[in-house]
Amino acid sequence: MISTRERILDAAEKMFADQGYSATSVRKIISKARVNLAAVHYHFHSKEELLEAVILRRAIPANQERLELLDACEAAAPGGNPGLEEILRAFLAPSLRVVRDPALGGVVFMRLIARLQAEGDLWQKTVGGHFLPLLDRYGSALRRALPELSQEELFWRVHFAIGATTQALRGTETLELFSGGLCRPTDPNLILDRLIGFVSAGMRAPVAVHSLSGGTK
Amino acid sequence: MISTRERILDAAEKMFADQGYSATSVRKIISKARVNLAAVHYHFHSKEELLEAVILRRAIPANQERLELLDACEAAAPGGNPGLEEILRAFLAPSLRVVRDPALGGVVFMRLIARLQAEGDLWQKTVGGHFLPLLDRYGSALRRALPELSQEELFWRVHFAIGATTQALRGTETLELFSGGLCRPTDPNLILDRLIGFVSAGMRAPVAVHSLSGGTK
DNA sequence: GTCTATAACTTGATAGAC
DNA sequence: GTCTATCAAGTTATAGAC
Repeated sequence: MISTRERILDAAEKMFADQGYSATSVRKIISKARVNLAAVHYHFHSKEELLEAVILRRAIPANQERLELLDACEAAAPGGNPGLEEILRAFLAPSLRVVRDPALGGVVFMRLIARLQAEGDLWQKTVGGHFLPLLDRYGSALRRALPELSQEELFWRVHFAIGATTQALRGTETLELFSGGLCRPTDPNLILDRLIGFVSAGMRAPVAVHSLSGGTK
Repeated sequence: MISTRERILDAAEKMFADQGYSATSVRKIISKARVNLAAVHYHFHSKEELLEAVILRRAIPANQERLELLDACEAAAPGGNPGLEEILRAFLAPSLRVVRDPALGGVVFMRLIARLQAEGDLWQKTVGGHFLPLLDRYGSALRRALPELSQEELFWRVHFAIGATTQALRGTETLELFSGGLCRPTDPNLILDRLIGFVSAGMRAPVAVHSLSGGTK
């Protein structure tokens, strides 16, 4: 039998992902989790801390693994400089495991992350900080893999890449809809391959020479 | 003096963008707009219809312009087949105008769009349908610009591109934060140039040969 | 650790005077 | 078209029994 605490986390994760944080009341959560209202406040003190717990349960081990995978692939690479695709794969492999395994949250968790990321404020309050150390390590690996890019240019491309990744991992309902059912949720491995193809090409794009006075048509 | 109706729309747009739809109560909106509570229900019937009105006010003219720009660039292109960058630019030019002009909603409106897009359910209920006709026209233009891609592959790449675009137009707070202030909100034209560079390279990426049994590392 | 009961407040929406 | 007054329901959170 799963503990009360876990049942609350599971229900909250699903409902925050499906309906958003503020649209999900603690009462809806407890009714789904079949627990008592006071149990939530006993275990998590407040709704906001509950959200934080929901995310950290998954994000802490995944980020730990991301660091280890980067270490491993730097150790294996010639000169300690792995290629762009390898770096992207090290970062995304834990996400892929999460998506594949419902016990790790599955797509539900990725949808929640996507949602929070779009909200900005909540993201920073809850988990933003837990991703900053990652950024350091991965940032410097990327700089060595793409030495022709200025620091600024690199940041912009990482920014775009985060957008594409979020979209890819969020789930495919929108895509299924607008592709008329042609694109269906196939093997997540395949999605990852496509994503890495897209992102690595984008990050290697020739540096644009920007017109001095703004777009000349 | 701006009409009551417009004042409500302006306040609602800003607050929905900043705090999300369900975290924004009608009462917070009326206090910002300095109007009466009943005025909202008089003009818009319900909170949900208010959201719809907020979006359609901007989206209808912008989408109209997107169609006209595509017509124009197809008429000008040799064989009626404009290149990838031209198509992307036609689609994004109206977004750029919105971002540049606070009177058209500015970044605020784009932030709202990004948020709704991440929410999925609300998106489809409110505006999803208004983008479908666009998809048809732009989809076929893209197919002609990238004939080497299968229909399915193309849809996936459009999906990723939407993610990158959403991220780019949402505003640069996150980017500023994690770049340590190096990337600041410069000329939106420049952002657009970078985005188009990234996305067009991603869409032209070589088609990956996927391993038959899943990732072989 | 789990429960009931309840406090204290906010929510979207409407009726009806002007 | 604009207002006040009010409804019925739902909100987070806590006190205190077991």
